[in-house]
Amino acid sequence: MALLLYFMYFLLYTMQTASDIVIFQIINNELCVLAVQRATPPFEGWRCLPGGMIKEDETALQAAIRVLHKETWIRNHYLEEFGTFSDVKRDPRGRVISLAFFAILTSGSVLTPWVTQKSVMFFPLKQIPKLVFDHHEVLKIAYQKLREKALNGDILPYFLPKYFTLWQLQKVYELLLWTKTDKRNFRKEIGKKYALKSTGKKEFNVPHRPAILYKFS
Amino acid sequence: MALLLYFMYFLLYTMQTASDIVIFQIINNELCVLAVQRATPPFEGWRCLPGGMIKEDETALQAAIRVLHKETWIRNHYLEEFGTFSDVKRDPRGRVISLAFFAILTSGSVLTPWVTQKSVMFFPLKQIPKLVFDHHEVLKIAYQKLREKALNGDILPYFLPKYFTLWQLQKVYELLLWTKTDKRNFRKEIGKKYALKSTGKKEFNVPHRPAILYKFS
DNA sequence: TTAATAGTGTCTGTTAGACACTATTGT
DNA sequence: ACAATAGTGTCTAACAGACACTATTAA
Repeated sequence: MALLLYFMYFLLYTMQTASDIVIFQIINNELCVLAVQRATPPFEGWRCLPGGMIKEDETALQAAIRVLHKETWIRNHYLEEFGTFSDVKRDPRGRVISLAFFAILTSGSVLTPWVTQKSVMFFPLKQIPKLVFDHHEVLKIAYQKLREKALNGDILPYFLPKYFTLWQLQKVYELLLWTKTDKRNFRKEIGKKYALKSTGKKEFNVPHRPAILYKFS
Repeated sequence: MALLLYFMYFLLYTMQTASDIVIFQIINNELCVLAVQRATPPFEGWRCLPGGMIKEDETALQAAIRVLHKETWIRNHYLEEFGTFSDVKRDPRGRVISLAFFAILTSGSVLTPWVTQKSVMFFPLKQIPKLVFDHHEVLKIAYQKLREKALNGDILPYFLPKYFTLWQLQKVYELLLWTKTDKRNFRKEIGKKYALKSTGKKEFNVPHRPAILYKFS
């Protein structure tokens, strides 16, 4: 009996660690975030960020990759850990510490059929529904980190397809940082920070002078 | 019996989460790190960074504060999380994910009597003994973060007592970044970044013109 | 008075940021 | 030709970084 109680104690109080992911994508010139609808208790039917418990045989990063792949079918995203959340009461099931990642999807990525269905959907950052657990806090900090990274210019190309114009790159920068930038100055700056390679190719089917396509190396 | 096995399974495979701390202090103009000697298996007798499992009722930060206080008797250090370590085999006891913090101690802090004894000792960064687990990796990344922070100037005053001279501050900067800096330029820079307040007081018992003592606000 | 370190200003080359016109394509 | 966007250089004000002398204290 004592053993059973001890077992129950372990069952109830086992500490678990989860990877949660804030998945960003620019859709229709708006920064969006993926939120899923919970299918099981607790908070059944409510929305939260995608995530999952870390398994015995995987690192936090591997768990994040697994969750990301499950929700989107895409591999090889930009994926980076940005913080941990360890409040004692953040999960009603018991003690769950969360390692939080943010991911960036290329605009126009072809995703699983169930993304854009109600249960797995991108929401513009300004129209996020109520999220359960402490996921509003997680999202807030993810967004801060994203903007910091965008300032350096580090992550901009990850929002864009393999070939992109400098103008597209600038628009991503402006969207993330809520700012307007001079075209010539922007190009001087990124010329220092990146090794962008001109592919020689051009846009086509545009009703104006086509821009040169660049790629990131 | 099946229950017992299941219990054993839980015991063996329970995932635990620990807070490990890299405690920096400048001693005799050298950047030093605290390493403790393990008193229990595994790796009994070997050295590692101080750390401890996170308890049911505390956050990662609270666990870090607890460990830090246990080792040094000091509270209210600078303490910041800088990364997580989740390799599957990083701890032979089982699955332990570690949340890593770095702490900064004021030069000349009065510490527990057992610091400087063999079992709990500061080591110059260049003369660290072999550390078990993956603690060399943890230390390496902590040091990188420390240097990043020092570049901004954010953390310099935490290495110094409450009242300090600008020259001391500069020496901390140079020590952390392996660099020599012009005195006048350094003072111009920190004048922008910090609100340092002159206390009006001066050094005493120095065989030269005494410097003004500043404090950090 | 000497030894030792504190404290302070200027000059220059580089950089960030404002700013406007010509080039190339589709229709 | 016209509509629409691509692409490109200069000027200026601010800043970072090199540099050397006078001031103040203890002995």
